[in-house]
Amino acid sequence: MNIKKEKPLGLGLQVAQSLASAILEGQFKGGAQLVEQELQAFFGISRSPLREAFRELEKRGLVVIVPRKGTFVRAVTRKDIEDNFPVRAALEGLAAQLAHQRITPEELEQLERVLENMKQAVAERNTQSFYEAHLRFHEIFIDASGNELLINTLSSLRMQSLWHRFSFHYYQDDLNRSFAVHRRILDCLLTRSNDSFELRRLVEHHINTALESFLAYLETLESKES
Amino acid sequence: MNIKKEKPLGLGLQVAQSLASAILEGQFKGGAQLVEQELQAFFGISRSPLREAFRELEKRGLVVIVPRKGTFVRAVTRKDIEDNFPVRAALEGLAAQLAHQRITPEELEQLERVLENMKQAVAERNTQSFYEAHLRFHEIFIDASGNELLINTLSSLRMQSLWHRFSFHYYQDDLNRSFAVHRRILDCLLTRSNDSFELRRLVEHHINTALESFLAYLETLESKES
DNA sequence: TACTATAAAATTGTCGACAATTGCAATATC
DNA sequence: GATATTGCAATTGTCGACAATTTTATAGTA
Repeated sequence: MNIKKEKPLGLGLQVAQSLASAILEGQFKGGAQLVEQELQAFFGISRSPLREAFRELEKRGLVVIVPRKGTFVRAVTRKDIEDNFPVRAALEGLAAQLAHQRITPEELEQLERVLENMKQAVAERNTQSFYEAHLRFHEIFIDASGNELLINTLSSLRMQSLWHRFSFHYYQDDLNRSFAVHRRILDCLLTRSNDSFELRRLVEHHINTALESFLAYLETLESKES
Repeated sequence: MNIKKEKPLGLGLQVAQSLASAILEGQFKGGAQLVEQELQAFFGISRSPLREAFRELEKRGLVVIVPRKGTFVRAVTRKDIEDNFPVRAALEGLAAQLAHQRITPEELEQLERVLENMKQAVAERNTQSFYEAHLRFHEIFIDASGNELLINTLSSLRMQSLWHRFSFHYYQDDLNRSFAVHRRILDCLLTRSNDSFELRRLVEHHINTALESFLAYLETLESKES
């Protein structure tokens, strides 16, 4: 059998995927209700798979289902952000530490390449591509940790970032600093003789610092809006 | 209105609750399929709420839903356990550190009381009540962290422990040591002048140590079975 | 016997209809 | 005029039937 095996994947999950993209792109206002009838008509499907899609979205933290009330796109509060970063910091720190012992030469090479992309993005002042490379960098060493639970949990936490669409803005001021930090992280990973706890602290501190930058960025936004 | 307000809570969630208990109590073999027709008949409900219950259970990590195949109770592998503890350790460590700054006198008092229960359980050699108090102890300082995401994530990770029904066995040998550790944790929380990182390391190390005890306990089980 | 093709049974996926609940507006009451 | 009540519309919850898929059993062939 050389015929490619198509995976049916169920209507529910397809719709969930579609809705997830829409939400991430900000096509729904925070707190807006997802009315079944409307979406049912829009996607041309029945209620069963649609409700299944809602459950899927809730699992990913993109919506909140209130019994007998409805499904609402999650409105991200400032506290959500303040709560998110420290948890991610702790987990990515752990991931880095675990990766320090298990990472393969191939993965190290991937990191080198991605870091090269980041360098180039800095030179071009291309925040968008820097942001994407930055995401990829973290993804690689998280996967290298080999801890499935950790990988899944972090995937959820990073996905849950409805505010991703903002994220790449606040890097503008310190692309250079961010690049330097990731250079250090990779250096730490390269020398296996190093103290893995130092690497962990480095990653953790990096993310917690990002929170401060991000909050500062939010401040400027809020002051402009008023 | 003095009439107590009953919350309807939907059939799906009720069934989910019921099934969750059944699974945690080990009434299903690991990897067993949850057939819709059977459960439908057993609970006397339709498929819609039952499928909703399945989604809920998947969210809690108790079952795995495979499209076009069915819903299966999650079979816990050794790697699942080895992956779980480090993640919990990192997060509970963080929780303790955060709690160190925010914990209230009332919560500290609660911890004292629970610790007293643990002490009594040690004296009575009552592993069951020791185990319950132990769970409560962790729950209290996790809640005291004030980080909603952290609280929810940890709740899921601790719930996910299908192996809870085993857990209280492996404490038998070192009830005293476990009690002493928790005494130290509480002491750390009591003195706000302390270094919160030490507290964090303490909690983290406590849980990672528990993994080793637990794995050793599993070894004895496996050797007995053969 | 071993293997393949076919048919039947079991199981999940999807659908549309009806029931229950909630939100809201019009109405009544003081 | 403010508040409570009633009724209607919108929305979610539940149901049983049918369709699609997977699994199992059967029969056929080398």
